[in-house]
Amino acid sequence: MSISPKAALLEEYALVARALSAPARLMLLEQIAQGERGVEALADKTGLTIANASQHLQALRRAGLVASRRDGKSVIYRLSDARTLALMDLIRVVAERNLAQVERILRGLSDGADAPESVTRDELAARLVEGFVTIFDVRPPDEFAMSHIPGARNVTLADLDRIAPTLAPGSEIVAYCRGPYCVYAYQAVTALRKRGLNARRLEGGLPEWREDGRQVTAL
Amino acid sequence: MSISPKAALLEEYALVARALSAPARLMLLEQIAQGERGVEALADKTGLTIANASQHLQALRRAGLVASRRDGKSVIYRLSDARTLALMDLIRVVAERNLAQVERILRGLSDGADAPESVTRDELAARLVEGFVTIFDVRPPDEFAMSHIPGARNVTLADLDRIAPTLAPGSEIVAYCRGPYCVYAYQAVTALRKRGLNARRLEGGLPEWREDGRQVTAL
DNA sequence: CTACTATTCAAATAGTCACTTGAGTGATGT
DNA sequence: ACATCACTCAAGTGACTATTTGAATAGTAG
Repeated sequence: MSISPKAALLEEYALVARALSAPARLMLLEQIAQGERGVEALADKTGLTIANASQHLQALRRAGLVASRRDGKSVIYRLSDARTLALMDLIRVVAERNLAQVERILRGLSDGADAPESVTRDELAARLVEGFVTIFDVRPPDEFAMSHIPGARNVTLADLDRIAPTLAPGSEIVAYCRGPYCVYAYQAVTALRKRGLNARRLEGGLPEWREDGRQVTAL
Repeated sequence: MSISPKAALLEEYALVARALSAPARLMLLEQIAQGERGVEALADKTGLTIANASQHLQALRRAGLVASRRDGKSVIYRLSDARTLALMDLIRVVAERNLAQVERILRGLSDGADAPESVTRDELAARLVEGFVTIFDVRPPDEFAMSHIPGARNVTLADLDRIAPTLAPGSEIVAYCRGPYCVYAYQAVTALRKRGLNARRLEGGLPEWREDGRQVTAL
């Protein structure tokens, strides 16, 4: 080893951080966090070409953030462990805390209105037992089909206009989506609250819920 | 805003990760974690030129990982909050868990021998009260002078040969250094154990100890 | 005001990264 | 064996990053 162990270690740590330093790879991670998937599906979901997605996925694998296995013709990628999710989330927290730009974007998602506190997963689980809560899964139907919180109703943003009038005015609604970098749930909550409904966001998304060891259902 | 809020958010998160994606910046962060410092001191400690260090520091500030204030002629940088430290540490954990190369380097630091479990900060605090433990601060004297664990003795790696024979064979020694990316403490522990002494590493380093709200002393 | 110090900025360099294109590889079905 | 599918590799382009150099700026001391 020609360089010092210290420098070699820092190089490795930097490799992990570098893997997280491109939006394309963050999108891929968000998708993989929904559940393991092949390259083509991930490329579709993220809008990347297949070759490009493949190369990003290999970068993530080199950094130890995802793992892959071959299944017939396909190569299936998954998060290597829950720490990857924790790392994605901590980056989000640091960015939200320290970057004015992030706050501006989040405020924009809430249309200037103050977003209500989000609902913790513990709180939602308790409400679920009581039965006094409506859960909206704001992800695309195919992701909902793969796995969702039991009892959740799949409602995309486009559906909201149609569905909002059918909801009892006082009823409590909790919306969730993909996880660390979820944006849909903000928008859904904003739209629902504009109509006077009592809607809040779930803290985290499906991957975090599952990671807590809570139940999920497939269609 | 011409791009979607989602893309804008991911761009910001990627900015945070990118700030951590260069070894030079990780070194700077490690130094800043010891305590706030000016540009020249940080450049000295990391071996960077002043202009280069200044630019890296600005990248860290743009990412919200450090903050700065002017003090007379100097600009003093500090970690913006404890989450920065948590983020550095989580990256280390992920790398240690998932990258074979990191394990190889750490094994090399222990000279092939299995490193003993590290001592938690709680455990060390308890031992300190009992008084049955010798603490070695393995950092350079100037960093020791700025701040250290009360009762610790400043022993650099070069001092070990001289000091080891003066230690009672059964006595328990705990070594610590800079923090998330500490390497000295591994080397010190290895050297001491080769001489049959009962040495272990402290989990984390001085910044983590201080962050726990425990006492530190200056010279 | 002038000299001096600590830091930042600007411009130029070499190096690395992201994305595309087209060819190559491994597994499956005929 | 052959074709096909899902993915990976290799090479090329344009954009960004790290580092150095020298000039510019903010604050202090005389």
